[in-house]
Parts: sequence; C-alpha cells; structure tokens
Amino acid sequence: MSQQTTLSAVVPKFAEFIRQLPTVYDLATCEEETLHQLWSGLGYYARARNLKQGAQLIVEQLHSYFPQSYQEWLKIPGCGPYTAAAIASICHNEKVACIDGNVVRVVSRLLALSQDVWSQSGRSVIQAHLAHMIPGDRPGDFNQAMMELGATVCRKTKPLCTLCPLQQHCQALARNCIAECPPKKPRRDFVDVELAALLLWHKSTDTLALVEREVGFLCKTIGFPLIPEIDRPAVEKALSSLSKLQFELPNKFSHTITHHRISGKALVANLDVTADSLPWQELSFPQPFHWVKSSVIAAKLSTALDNKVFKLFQEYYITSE
DNA sequence: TGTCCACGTCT
DNA sequence: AAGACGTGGAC
Repeated sequence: MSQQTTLSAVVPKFAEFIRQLPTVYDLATCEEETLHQLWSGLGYYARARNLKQGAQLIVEQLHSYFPQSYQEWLKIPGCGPYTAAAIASICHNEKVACIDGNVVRVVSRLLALSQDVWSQSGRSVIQAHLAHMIPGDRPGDFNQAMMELGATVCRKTKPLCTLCPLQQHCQALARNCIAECPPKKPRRDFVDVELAALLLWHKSTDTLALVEREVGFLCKTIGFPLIPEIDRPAVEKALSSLSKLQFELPNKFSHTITHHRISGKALVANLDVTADSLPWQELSFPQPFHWVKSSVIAAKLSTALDNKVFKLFQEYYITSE
C-alpha cells in the first residue's frame, strides 16, 4: 500500500486489511472480492492482486517461510527493487540501498548530478554512489533517513536547505544549482478519452448492474460497465428493445488515469425486463452482470471513477424527487 | 476548482 | 524500453 499513496490514506486501510487477513495464508487464500474491497479507493488494483500472488508463492513454494534476503524478495510478485531493498535492509539488516524518488533527488543534489538520473543508467550511477555511503551497521535506518530527508527537507520544491544536516556536503547547494538537480522527468502528452458509463437500472427492484471489466481502464475491477463513446450507438440500439427509457444524465464526470483525461457521460437505461435476462453478450461484455441494490452499492464499488458515476446517479434522483 | 505530477512494478 | 496503472497532494 505504501508504494503508491500517503501514509495517512494507508493507515486505516492497512488496519482493516490486517484485521481481516492477519496471516500470509489468509491473504493467499482470500476471495478476490474481499481483496478488492479491502483495497478499495487505493488505486493500482493490480498491485493488490500481485500482493496476493506473492502470498501464494510464499505459502505454496516457500512453505509459508518469508524470504530472508534482497535477492529472494525480488522474486516475489509485486516486490521490485525498491520494496526488496526496504524489506531486506530494515528486516534483515542487509546492506542494500533503497532507491525511491526521494533518494534519487537527495543524491542528485548532494553530488550535483544534473543529467540522466531517472534513466536505467542514471539509476545505476545513483546506486553506485549509495553503495559507498550506506553503512554496514543499521542500513535500514540509513535508508529510512535518506527517504525521510527527501520527503521532508530536500523537497522537490522549496527545499529547506538551512535545516539540512547535509548542507555542508551538498554540491548543488555549494554551486547554487538546486533548481537544476535533479532534472525533470520527460512528460508524455495527455490523451483525451470519451467514455460512457452504463447505469442499467431495474427500477422495480432498485438494482443496478455491475460488471467485472476485462479490457481497458480499471481492468479486472468490478464497477459500472464502461464503453468507449464510439460504441455507444451500438449499445443503445441493443438496449432499446429492453428499455423504454434511456437518457444521459445532465452532468458529465471527469477522471484522470495516468496521462488519460477521461470525460464521461452516464447513460441510464430503465429496464423493464427481468434483470437476469439481460443479454450481456450482445452488449459486448464477456461476463454476466451482477445486480446490486442501489442502497448497498457503495460498498461494492472500489474505484474513484465508479464512485463519481454513482454520485451523479444519486444527485440526479435526489434532486428530481 | 482544475491541472500537473509523483509513486514503484509489471509487461 | 517505454507505456499502463489510479489516486492524492501541491500549486
């Protein structure tokens, strides 16, 4: 969890996660739905699945014994160089440096490295320097200190150089080139994406359709069916025989996923057929729909996008009633 | 309020 | 190698 978000968001999630899945065996054998609910709102849902895969590897191949070294941790799904180094140094006192964005910035400034620190080769340069700096005694504390220094003092903007314990050693400070170290990462251009979210509403039972998305954004998470705007006419046509009333909600939702700027319409279809008879294949969904009472649907939604869509639905019906 | 950006791993 | 992945924080 901490790979991807701030500790303030992680702490409550972590507490509930550990309460429900206290052992590696519990994680390895848990339901996918449980996993997604415990991860809900944290993003990067593939990481939750990787974490479970890692737990499965530990249970099935390592007989529930945790790896004990950097190299062994590296083989665990979801555990890359950063996490392996963090665990190995903190838990096993192994002399291996963590390299996260903070550490790259600290080292880049300390040595006034103004080019190439983000690439693979730049990463090796940073790693080589850190290998000389990291002590054999308490390497985990060294790693945590470097990351914390980057997060709190050697910040990306407005670094607090006068408070820095390394100010007398800092080449960038001495040469007055803090602003150039490290250089910005190259950016990709934004891509605009038009999506429609389907609110398939069986009004008589007040249930809405959710689906496990198998392609595109938010792949393998459960939520409202999402279709590219370009496919909407075909889907509307397929729905028209089943639904007397179809309309767009007046407000659109917007959402950003990495460099995709998503603009979305919410399409409501009031269904009068029984929900189970909805031909999901004809609507180009590979899985049948799950029908969920609107009163409990909030607990089933795990992504921020789905929450935005549901909020539009609620707003519309609350204001119109 | 909206826009830009970081975060680490996988493919 | 470079793009995908989602969210929250900074501005």
